[in-house]
This record gives sequence, C-alpha cells and structure tokens, in this order.
Amino acid sequence: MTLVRVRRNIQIGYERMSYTPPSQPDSPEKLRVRFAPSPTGYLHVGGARTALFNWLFASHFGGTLVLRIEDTDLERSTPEMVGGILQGLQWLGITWDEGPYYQTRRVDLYRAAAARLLENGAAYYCFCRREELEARRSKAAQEGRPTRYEGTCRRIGRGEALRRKDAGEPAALRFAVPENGSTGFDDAVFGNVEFANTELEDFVLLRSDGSPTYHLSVVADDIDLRITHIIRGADHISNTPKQVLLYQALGAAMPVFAHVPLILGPDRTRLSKRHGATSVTTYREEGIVPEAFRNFLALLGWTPPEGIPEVLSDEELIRLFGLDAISKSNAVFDRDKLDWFNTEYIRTYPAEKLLPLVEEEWKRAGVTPTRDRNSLLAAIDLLKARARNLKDFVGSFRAFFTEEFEPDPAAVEKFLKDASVRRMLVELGERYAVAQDFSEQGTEKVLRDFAAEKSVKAGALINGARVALTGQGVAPSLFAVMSNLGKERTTQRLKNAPSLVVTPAAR
RNA sequence: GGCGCUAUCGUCUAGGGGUUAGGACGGAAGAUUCUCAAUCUUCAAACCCGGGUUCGAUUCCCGGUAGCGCUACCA
Repeated sequence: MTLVRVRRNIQIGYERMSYTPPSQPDSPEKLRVRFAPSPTGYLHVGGARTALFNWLFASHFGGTLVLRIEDTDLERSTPEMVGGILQGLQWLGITWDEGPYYQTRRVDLYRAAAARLLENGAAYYCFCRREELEARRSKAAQEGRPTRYEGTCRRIGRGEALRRKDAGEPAALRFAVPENGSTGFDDAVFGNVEFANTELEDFVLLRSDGSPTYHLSVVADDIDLRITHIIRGADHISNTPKQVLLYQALGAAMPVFAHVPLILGPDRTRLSKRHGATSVTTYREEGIVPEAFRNFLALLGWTPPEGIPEVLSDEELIRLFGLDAISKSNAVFDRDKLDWFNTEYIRTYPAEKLLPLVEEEWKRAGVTPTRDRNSLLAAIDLLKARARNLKDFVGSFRAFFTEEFEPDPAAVEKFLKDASVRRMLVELGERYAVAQDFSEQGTEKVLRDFAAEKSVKAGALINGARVALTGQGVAPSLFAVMSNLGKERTTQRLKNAPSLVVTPAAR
C-alpha cells in the first residue's frame, strides 16, 4: 500500500517537473521570482502564503527567490518594521537567495526609468494640484461620472511643460495611457484578463516631490532584477494592466503573471485583524509548529494531485507544487484544519525535535523542569500522541515536568470524590514504595493484585491514581505514566492523594 | 457607481455533457480501552438562481444574484 503510494508520488512529481514555464523554455535555471512585502512590522498570513508559493515555485524549478522590501511609502515605512517580516519568514523556513533589496535605496533606478518614459513620450508632466484633483474627483463621484483623471495636463505642449517645470512649478509625472484599445495579460492562474484602456487612468509615476510611486518602482525593479514570474495576491489583478503598459513602454520582456486568490476570514471578508491573528508570529506564540503552519498555508489555494495525502514535508511540497493547481477562488482560513495539521506534526516528531520547541514554551510559561534530559525526552514521547498544541506541554502535561502543578478540580471531583478510593491510593502508594519492578508490566501487576485483594474494580483505582499522579482526568495509559514518572514521584503523589481534596492545591 | 475576478458539502477542494458528484478538516454514531487522544467501522453534509445549446446539463454559452478585489501624488 505504502509502496504503491510512494511510486505514484514520484510519477506525478515527474510529470509536474517536466512542466516548463512559458517564458523560459530552455533555461529553467534562469527562473527568478520575488516576494515584495511592504514593511508593516509583521508578516501577514496572506503575505506568508504568497512568500511560500514563490519559495515553492522557485525551489521546484531550481530558480532564484528575491526578497524586496517595498518601502516607498515614506510615511508608513520605517527600517525597524522590516524585522518582523524577516523573522516571520525565518520561522516559516522560507529562505531567499537575493536581497533584501530596499526600494528606498533604488530610487535612482526609478528616476532613470521615469526619464526614459518622459523622453519616449510615454509620460508627461502634470501640474494639477492635489486639492484640485480631489475636488474634481469628489464632484465627479457625486454626479455619478467616472472619477479617473481626465488627462488635463496631457494636452499641455511639451515645450511649455518643460518650461513650467524648469521654472520650478511642482509637477508630477503621469503615464500616458493609450486612448483606445485594451490591455491584457495571460495570467497563469486566471487565464486571459483584458481591460479597456479607457478604464485605466493616467496614473502617477513620480510624485511632485520626485518620489516614485508603486507602479513605477515595481516594474522598474522587476525588470532590473530580471524577474520572470510574478506570483502575488489577486488584489493586484486590476493593477496589472498598468504595469503591462509600463513594461511595453520600457521595452522590456513581459514576465509571467500568476495571481493567487486571497485568504478570507470565516465571514468571507478579507482576513483582517478583527478575525483574530493575522500575523504569523501570533501563531508561533499560540503553539503552532512552523511546519504545520507552512503545510496548512500551502493547501490554502493550492491542491496536491488527487490521492496524495495532505500532510506533506517541504520536499514533497516542493516536488508537487505547480501554478496549474492553484485555485481561482478565495479561501477561508480554517483554524480547525490548522490545528489538525499541528497535531499531525507534533505526534510524529521525534522527541529530540520536539524538546527545543517545548523548552521555548516552558521558558515562556516560567516552568523549570525538574527532570533530566532523558526522562524529559521519554515523557515527551509518551505525551506527544495526545498533544494538539505546544501549549499542552505547559498546560495539561505540566505534572510530567515539574512538581509545581495544579490539579484539575473537575478531575478531582470526578475520580477522587470517594474517600475510600483516596485511602486505598495511599495504601497503594506504600506498595509501590517497596516495588522492585517499575516497568509498565510491573506497575500494572501491583495495582491489579491490590485491586483483587481489596475486591474493588481496578478501573476506579486507575482513574483515581491518574488524577493523583498527573492532576488530570486525561493522560496516557496509567502504567506508562508511572513507569515514566518513576518510583519516587509515583509513591509520593499517591500518598498525597487525600490532600488534593482537602486543599485544592499548593502553588 | 464603474471595471475586473470568482461561484461544488459548514470549511479546503477533486471532478466533469450521462458519476452512487470523490477526498481532507470539522460534525454524528459505534468498536476498543484505565481516562482522553489515536486507531478502525459507519453516517449526515454540496454542484447559487434563471434562460439557452443538447436526447441529456452541476459541467458549455448568456443573463441575474452574491462575494471579493481595484477604482490615490498608498503599496
């Protein structure tokens, strides 16, 4: 069964591997993609998914992933805000090959491109004042007319424009969009998308202070960095024709555009802060394992071939990933499924891999383990099958690592209510104190013999002992717990059983 | 408002002119057991609406509706 599945994977992987990106028929090694976030201080879930898709795509074809920080909005960007994004990528295990480039440091490039466009006749100076434009726009909106710029300054003669500019009149540089025809592109995900040129306004390239705007800098950068495939959020679809026009006006080769659908909150609106966590670092803090998050993100909008299980290592993800299997419709962020991925990963991790992650949780929660490394590893191995989240290791599993734990009152109430059970547990503790064999079998024999001797159901003692030993009504098999905890703790905690009821807990 | 994109179980999706419309998460029931998780077995759950085209549309076409996106001297 397993063999068959593996072989099938390989076949499918090979098929996908043989797909050659349209723009680079003979040299897939020249494939270059980029992730270009704005520095908002943290890595957004949607951005993380875009970054992941770029990374998977580049890795699949052995291409290059470029990281570029789009910080041309001086008002909103500070250098410190880049840190959060880099950390988020690092946590997710997404590595880049080039960069980060900072757009604010590449302004000369954009100005040069702008100069070329001005020379070309593809761009013109606009002397309209901001307030003036805003007034016109709001009036047009009120009257139900289109609000786009009508090209007032486009009609100013070149000579006059240059003269006014030289005279020091503030001017923005606008792109002259062709007055008729249409502009389209063949999207790798959405297929052919066309826009009438009359729908595109003469957008600003350079602000009147000389700073470049988004469209100019992205295109100039993507050309300069020789980006072959632009994989980004579908919110950019409407921007793309403007950029296509820019590529044409600059005489550059057109990249392949691949727009990926957006990630929505449970209410089907765009994922935002009011849906809870939008920053990947939050998931880290919530006890999600990075691989689980990555796997989950990969499956949001992309589907592996039929018959392939959804839990996929990064190697498998890379092998299987392709633009052709990206969905066109937006996807809702499903926290339940993320949690499922998380448990899938945690339970299959070797304890050695889990320990450092768990140690981070202990540190955060102020837990100082009172056991040596080997028994900690053994405890983690015992517990991981029941873990859903790293937080469990400081929550319900706490008694396995430290003496400072608080019994769950509900569990005490349920299993230690009976005073005779408590008395028997104390007595049982004495038996364990002199027990030789502390293996699972050994500890089980002691309890079952004791139960038979007292003619009580073993189950009642088992459940009671579980609470006494772990403070929880839910834990792994009791005898595995005893064997893991060892003689000392087992006897001690059993003898302590009555105190759990009288005094809820000592902290 | 204009333009663009999208539309299969609650969610992520597969599929495609004739299918018992498949899988995964979640949900329900049962088995197992010292609890819980896991595991196993079952079950419920979907083709947005209306017109075409066709012998036959969930699938193709058109329209509607809804959702989302863009509509800045933001990115």
